[in-house]
Amino acid sequence: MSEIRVRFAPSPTGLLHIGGARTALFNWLYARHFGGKMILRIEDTDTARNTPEAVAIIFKGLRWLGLDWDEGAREDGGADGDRGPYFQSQRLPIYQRYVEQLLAADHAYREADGAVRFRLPRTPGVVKDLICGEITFDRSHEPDPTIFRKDGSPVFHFVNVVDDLEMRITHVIRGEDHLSNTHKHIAMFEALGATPPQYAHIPLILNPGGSKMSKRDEGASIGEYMEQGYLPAAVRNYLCLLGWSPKDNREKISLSEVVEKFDLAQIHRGNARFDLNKLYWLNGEYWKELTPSAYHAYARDYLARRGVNLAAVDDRYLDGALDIVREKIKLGRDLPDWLEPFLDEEFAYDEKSLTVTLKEPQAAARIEKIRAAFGAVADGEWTAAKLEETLKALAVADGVKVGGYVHPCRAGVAGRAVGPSLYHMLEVMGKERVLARLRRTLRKI
RNA sequence: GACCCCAUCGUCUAGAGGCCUAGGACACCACCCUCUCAAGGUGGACACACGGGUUCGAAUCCCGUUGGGGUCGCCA
Repeated sequence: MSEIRVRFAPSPTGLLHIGGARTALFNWLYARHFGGKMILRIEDTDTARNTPEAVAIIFKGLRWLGLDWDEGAREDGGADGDRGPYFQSQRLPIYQRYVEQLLAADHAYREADGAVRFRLPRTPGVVKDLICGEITFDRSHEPDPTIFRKDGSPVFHFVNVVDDLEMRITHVIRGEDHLSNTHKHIAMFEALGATPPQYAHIPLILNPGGSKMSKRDEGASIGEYMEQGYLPAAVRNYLCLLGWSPKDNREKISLSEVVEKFDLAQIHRGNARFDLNKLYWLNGEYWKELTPSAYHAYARDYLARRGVNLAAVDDRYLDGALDIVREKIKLGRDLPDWLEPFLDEEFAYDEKSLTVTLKEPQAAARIEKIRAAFGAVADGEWTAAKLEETLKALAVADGVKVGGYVHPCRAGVAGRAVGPSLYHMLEVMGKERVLARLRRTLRKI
């Protein structure tokens, strides 16, 4: 058997659609599993919405997901491989050559206005699909598809076939929305005297409402996940689970393992509905597993992208803050808010601190005691354990639960009712900063 | 409307005739842990769309109904 060649052929629409991303992923997995070639072709024939920015978004999304390709379009507009060009906008002469071939063989005919139609055979159209099985279409009443418009531009169905033929694609793995048209594609291959590729139609990703995901739907764009601070490994893992399963009750599975186990035969037949909850959870699983240095690097990069100025922040202080905040959140999106109390000495007080905790009659007295007790802690002993001991001793002396001291302390030092472990937060902030903040709060009350 | 595909908990799925009084995960609920919020732990509720067959036996096979999705463009 000859080499397996699969392709991902997106059109630049301004976003990398989640369904497209999964199609890319499944093609990639198939190629990697069988040692075949992955080809990227940009279907940029719709000049209206085809812009350099829109093309760049596709490259960016694929790179982010870690999907590489062996042949095809390059970011710089060039190409790797010798079956190009890989941008359809550069292939018009090829399409013209092929349409002439069809015309000459009477497999196509020209309308009065100049448009060209493919003469669809009236015999039953048989599609042998690797996922859906053998399907027969009755096309005795199907209209002949237009393959060239009257303005001289070629139509999708035709260019798709010509490109797959020219690029020697052996397996076409695409969304099920193309299934009903596949018999036409096969007929075109045959009219061109070529053997059609093997087709595999994967189920669609539906929005939570149950219809085809559109670009308007929340979560439809890979770009959203980048912005929200999802981890590419988690998104990739989630996408694998939509329509495919390792069959052993595991949810978290490494890419290399998926490559090893992947096959088209086990792809689920029904459409999958998109569920953000599971992705969110999965992201948390990957979030926990980041190595400290990978996490620090990721967080810095994310914060920078979100416009958080870290220039004045001490590196070790930031790392410490990042470390204790990490276990509280699941993705980058929550980083700026959780970090804010660490970074801003002029931090604001939240609703609960303002109206409840700091309003309680004993608040000032307790914070004063905390300040005094903390002030007495030796610099070398400023650890979470020591601070916990100190605060608890205060509570015991007062005959109150430790919460009676924890809450005002948290409000006094961070202005928030909710935050990371108080003792660890105090340790990271350091004695000097904590005392200064407590003094500031005292002045506020 | 015609044609095509699909049908297991709310969601993603395991299940290829007996192992299923249907398993896992997310979400949900309760309890535990606890300085808040999470995380974690324990437990719980929740599904084979319906009707006919076939078979000793059906979630699994067949037919029908219903439901959902897709395609029928000189969009891609």
